[in-house]
Amino acid sequence: MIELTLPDGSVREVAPGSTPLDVAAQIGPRLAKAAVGAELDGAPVDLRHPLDRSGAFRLFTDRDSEAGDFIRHSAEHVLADAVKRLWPEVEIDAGRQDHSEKYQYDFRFPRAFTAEDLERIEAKMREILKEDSVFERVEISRQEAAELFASMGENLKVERLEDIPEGEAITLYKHGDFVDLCRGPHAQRASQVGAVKLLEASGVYWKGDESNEMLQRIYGTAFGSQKEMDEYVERVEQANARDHRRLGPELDLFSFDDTAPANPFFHPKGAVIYNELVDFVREVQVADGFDEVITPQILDVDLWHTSGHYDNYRENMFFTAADERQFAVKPMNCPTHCLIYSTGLRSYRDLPIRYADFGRLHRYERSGVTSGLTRVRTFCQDDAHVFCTPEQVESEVLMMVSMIRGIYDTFGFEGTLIELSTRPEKRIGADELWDEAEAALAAALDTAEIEYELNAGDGAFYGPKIDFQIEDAIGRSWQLGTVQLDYFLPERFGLAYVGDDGEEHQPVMIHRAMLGSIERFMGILIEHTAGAFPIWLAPVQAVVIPVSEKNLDYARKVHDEIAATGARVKVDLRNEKLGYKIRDAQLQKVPYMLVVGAREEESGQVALRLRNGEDLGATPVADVARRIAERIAERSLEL
RNA sequence: GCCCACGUGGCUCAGGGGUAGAGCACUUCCUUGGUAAGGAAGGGGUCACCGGUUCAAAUCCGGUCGUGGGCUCCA
Repeated sequence: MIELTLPDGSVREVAPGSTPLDVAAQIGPRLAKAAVGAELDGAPVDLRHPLDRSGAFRLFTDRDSEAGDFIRHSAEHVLADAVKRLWPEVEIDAGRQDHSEKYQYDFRFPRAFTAEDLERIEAKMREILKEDSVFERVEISRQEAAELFASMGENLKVERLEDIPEGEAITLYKHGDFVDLCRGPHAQRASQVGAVKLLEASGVYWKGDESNEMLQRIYGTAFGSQKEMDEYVERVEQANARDHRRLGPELDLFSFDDTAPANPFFHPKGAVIYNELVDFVREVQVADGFDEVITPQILDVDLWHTSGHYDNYRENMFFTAADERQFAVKPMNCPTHCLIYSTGLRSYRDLPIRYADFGRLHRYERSGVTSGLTRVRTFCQDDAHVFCTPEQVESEVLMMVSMIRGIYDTFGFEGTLIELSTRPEKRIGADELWDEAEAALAAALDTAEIEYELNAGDGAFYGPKIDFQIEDAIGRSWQLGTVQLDYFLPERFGLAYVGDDGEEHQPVMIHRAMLGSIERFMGILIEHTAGAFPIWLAPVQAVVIPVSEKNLDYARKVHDEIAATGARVKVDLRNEKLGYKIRDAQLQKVPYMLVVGAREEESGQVALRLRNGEDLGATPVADVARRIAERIAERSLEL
């Protein structure tokens, strides 16, 4: 017998080979009917998958959000079924759902799917759901599967089958007449897919390889109920309302022009934020012993041969020529920092040397991949390179990790995920060096008792790295900072220091970025805050709003008093009513609104209204000035 | 770069072979108003660009550029 521990702690014994559906039926017929899926020790299990071991067991019904993955996986098959019914000659490739409330399915189809096609397919899917077929699980031999799909003319499936490692069980899932090669898990019945919606279609490369033929992919989403679908639509709309590409121009932060694709123009207000971010990073890293350097933009191509960028990164670089010399616009700062390092004889006593650089970088990005501020062709990294001895790596890394976490805290990002990426297959350098480097990074994290996930094989070709991911206000994660060990560039540039033994040694280089790029970070921050920046970043921190023209002089006086603290304050002198100006300030997300009318003028006060709608009433001007100055100085998230 | 869609005044968008429309924004005037849009008048667009079809193109066709959603890649 195998023992299943249910969520309430009770243990249920069942015969090996029983399915979750059997277990549900044992508990009760209603549960058996409502069950959508199950999990064993946290791993999803199909209701019709025979159980072969004991463990923590849980059944999901349509009330559990975990049922969504089962439902979407089944919707994916229904999508493929619908397409096959409409176009029997189409070949199906495979579907996938990525736990993001979306699923997809790829087809070998002679043309692109149109919006009308999607409507037809969606309607057909609804018909299929009404048939309420069960999702049947069938184990089959590799040979039988190959023959089956070959006989059906599903050539892509036959190829997919060949990719499944020997020894792995081959399973099919059937509903009605539709059969697919699939490892599951699925919902119990079609009717459990309560709501489906197709989102978009696009061409994709077969198996993701650009040299392969292009297939047609359809994306959709599905939920157990229409209510969940409505909530999903609502969530998408809210996310769109935060889109920095919409908010940026609305708040007059930045724009783009066709003459410089993917190169942002920062308007005065955007430049304020940009510079505040740079100043913040500068302040933090100066305190930790980083020295800022300023290095050239355009350097001889020879340099990029030395660094290896010409061979490994040329596709992403801009080139130019002058005086019959070939130059490249820098895509990274590291080579210039190596050049500065090599201008003098370094002693172990000089190390670590920490160069920080806010230099402008240019990278050629293929036209289809750029996007708003998050993927641009010119940007500024909050970049730094540390040159140190191997013994110093751990403490340097530790310091960087702590700096980076402190910085994210300031913005109120929660759920920072740290990943340690280790040696990739394609790499340079001796394995002993990798052992040492990976151990140093892991040791640093362990010493500080920092939790991290291991991302084996995902390191840079020159060294392992620690990546930082944050989660924004609506749950999306973004990769920001990175700490990378590099034994490669020091060698290429012949960098050395004189050790205490009088011999020359090679320093280790550590690449570091905290915000990542200022541009991308600003984009993320706009979406995280929906444009309502913390006061220290707000382009206009306070606006003085006179009730009528009679109060203009007093408004100017208030302005001057607040401005004397260094705060960015404006007066709204326009010939409009109070409500109009309040609304305008709200839409511009100005943190503080200082309303001045006859009453305030008499008492030397302002009526203080906050961006969050809070009305703090009449307050002495000096108090307001002090409050604003304090919040700014603290980089407070509070208004 | 590849697949698809889109590109009309500063913004959001309507229109669609016969000589450009709305709302918001902007300007001026009236109004001096107490916490999310007071009123009136006015200015503003060679409909992304280039070429083709046509008596006639913003509208149809082709190309280019740009943007968006995917693929691939990535800070």
